[in-house]
Amino acid sequence: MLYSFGEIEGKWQKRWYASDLFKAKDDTSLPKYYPLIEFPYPSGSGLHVGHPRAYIALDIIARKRRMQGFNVLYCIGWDAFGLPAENYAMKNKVHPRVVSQNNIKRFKSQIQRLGISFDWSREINTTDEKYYKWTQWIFLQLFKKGLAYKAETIVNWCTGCNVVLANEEVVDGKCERCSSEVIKKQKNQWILKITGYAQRLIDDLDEVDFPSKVKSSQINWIGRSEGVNIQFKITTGDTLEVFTTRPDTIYGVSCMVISPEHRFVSQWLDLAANPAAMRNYVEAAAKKSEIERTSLDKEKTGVQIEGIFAINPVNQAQIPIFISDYVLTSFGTGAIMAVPAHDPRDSEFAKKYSLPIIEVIKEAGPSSSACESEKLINSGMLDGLSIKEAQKKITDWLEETNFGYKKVNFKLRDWVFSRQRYWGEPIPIIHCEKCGYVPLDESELPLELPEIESFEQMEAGISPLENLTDWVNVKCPKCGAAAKRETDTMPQWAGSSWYFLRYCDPQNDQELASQKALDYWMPVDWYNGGMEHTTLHLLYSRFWYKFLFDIGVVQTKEPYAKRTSHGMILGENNEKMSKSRGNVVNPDDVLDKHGADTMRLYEMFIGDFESAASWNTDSIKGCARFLERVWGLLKLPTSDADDFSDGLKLSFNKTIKKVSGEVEDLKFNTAIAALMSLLNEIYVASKINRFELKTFLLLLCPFAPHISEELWERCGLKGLACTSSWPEYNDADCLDSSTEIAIQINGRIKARIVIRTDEIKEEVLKLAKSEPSIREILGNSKIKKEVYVPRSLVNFVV
RNA sequence: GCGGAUGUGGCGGAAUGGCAGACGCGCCAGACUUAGGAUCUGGUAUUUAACGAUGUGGGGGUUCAAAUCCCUUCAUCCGCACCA
Repeated sequence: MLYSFGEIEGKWQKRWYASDLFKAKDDTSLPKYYPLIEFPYPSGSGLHVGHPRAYIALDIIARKRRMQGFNVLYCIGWDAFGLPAENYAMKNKVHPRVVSQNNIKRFKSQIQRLGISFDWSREINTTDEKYYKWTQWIFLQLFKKGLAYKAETIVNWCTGCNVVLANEEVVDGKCERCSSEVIKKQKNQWILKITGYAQRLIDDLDEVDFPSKVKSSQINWIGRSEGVNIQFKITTGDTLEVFTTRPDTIYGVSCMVISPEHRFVSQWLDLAANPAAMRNYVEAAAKKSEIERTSLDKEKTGVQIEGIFAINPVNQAQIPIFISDYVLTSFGTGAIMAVPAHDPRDSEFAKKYSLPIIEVIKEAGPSSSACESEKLINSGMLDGLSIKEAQKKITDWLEETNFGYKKVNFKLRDWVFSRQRYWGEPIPIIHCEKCGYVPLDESELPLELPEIESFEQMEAGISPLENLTDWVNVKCPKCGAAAKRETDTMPQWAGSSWYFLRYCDPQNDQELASQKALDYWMPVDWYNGGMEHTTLHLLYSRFWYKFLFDIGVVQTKEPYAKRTSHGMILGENNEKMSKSRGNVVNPDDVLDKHGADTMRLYEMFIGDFESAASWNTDSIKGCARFLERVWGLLKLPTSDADDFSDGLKLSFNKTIKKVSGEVEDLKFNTAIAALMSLLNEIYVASKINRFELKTFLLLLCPFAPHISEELWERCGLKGLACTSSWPEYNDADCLDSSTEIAIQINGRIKARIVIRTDEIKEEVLKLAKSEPSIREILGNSKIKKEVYVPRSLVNFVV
């Protein structure tokens, strides 16, 4: 008897989605649980077998929580703005809305075939104006608080997408999405002041349960460094400020280096002896790409600003000044004091330009361990001090003499937020010559994305919206004069920065969600998503959430109490699945051939949830066979009972305990293994009572809900499996009355005996010694030590 | 360079100081079969005729006891990277 999964799965899915079974209730008196998966971008290629890994995992949690009596909010939506749909639209002359609607339809049917228990009544879509009304509203609040500003800065420019990119979107000097080369460009852009939250984004990580890798990546990305800003007087009368974490090395300074974009470069052109050389160098640096400029193996280049010098405040030494692109404009003050003796980069530079190398720290001998033994030398007032002491003394001195002050710097840059594209949320700002940037009145939200003929940029880097003169030309809301709308749109990360708040109250047209709903549901209890979002979506959404906390919209500091990450599913050849590699597995094929329950089990059984795993078509069979054998339970002789039989009581208790615990630790693979073992034992017993059958189906239900529900019904059990209570176990019943232990001599196993589980130590040792083979080996050698690990082993040391 | 991992049978992987290889795939043998890419039963780390010995990347250490803890080394992967 083969079970026909096709019919069964279709039948239950229809019933589930037609009912309120998985709908979250607005009853705030119930204990709540909010699991969250990253909502997908509905791409044209349909669902990938990687998507369901996360959906199934949290579906298991969601289903188990419902069985445990929680009010569960488990939702999905569509992150549907973005470039792929727009590019497809340009090529095929279809509106991106139509493109993404079709993709969503396909994604939805594929996901529903998996029997995931999403609350579809709360489905959201970032491109829906009722949704992006609130994305725009949040932007306006940021603007009003001065956290959204427009500024002419040097930005990352993707030469492929013709669009600016946030720092987080540049990977190895290339565009995160299309891998085209990224260059630096001076541009006027909307920017969000995420740097204002840098310290809190680090500090509040202490409050959340995230993988240490995620925490350290974010901390590393934010890149806090503590140091001192030091002011050097310049022979021109200017003051050059540098940032350093090593003020103690100030006597070792042999030159100053400023970045090619430093404001003093142009200021000093007329004063320097070599303006032509300076100009050449700066122009050459500007032409370099991001990769060229940051490449580490490249030789350092630079040019001296002749005739202008800096004065070292501690010893009045006259120091030459250089321009070099190894100094970054965007970090610190864009200028450094170079200490070649104690910084490898400065050392490389000094060697090339034959600058003095002044050692100011006596290197510790090879025998001494820490820098504790290192002492300052050649350093005037700092001589003989340790590095720590010297840092304190020089910092105090600099502050007293007004030559410097303590400073904390971050690597994190502000978030460049505008994109020169059509398919995104319009930025609700009007530019008036007289009044500057004027926000749209909130009553006019949503500012709808207008219909448009062509999605092509008329000119590289200019939004297609620029062509819609009727839409662009408006009256200034403040003074009534002629003004223009902002034509750039928001980046894809905007809509995804707050979507989990909307699930709490998705139909609300008065607020982004009601206070009551937010207070009840937030924070998200368990958020699972990809590592690739660690310094993008995960960081951005924490920033927005903190801002919403500050303006009183939400009541907790952090949006996600717990974060986990699933590993990627690779192709059979161990490589990332991609069309070009020809190793893509289509979930539809798997579903057609094996059904949803088998696919669900297989994706959870494939290996450690947090590690990458390669797809293996042969291994799916194991899960399919398991379900066939589950189906075969119908054939076993069944007796009425309201408790476990003596023969299976132990196994059932142990399995309930194991499955209950392991699911919480993301150990789905071993939880399923435990269910397989239990089934094997049931077959060895070759009978099952109704209570056992019921318990087995309840344990299986979150993993393979369709077959569990079908068998539940066929066995005449009451109600539905998925609305019944999660089974309980008794700790005392997880121990057998007798157990086999190993007997070791000097750590090597020599025999095994069966003892009563509650046997006292002395008796066990006596039994072990009297075991014939042990008695023989021991002979009359003297036992030095006897170790007994309860219910496990005995070790005699002779 | 900095940070984070990982390394166990033919394969995916179990075991967080206490009997290495659970569970599954594959493979081998048998049963049932006209048939088997179905199902069932048994077996399956290496070495040895056997008793036994060896075995968790390599080396060292702690311990009665180490895949697990410490030191060292090699290899692979991931993130960040001229951040002063």
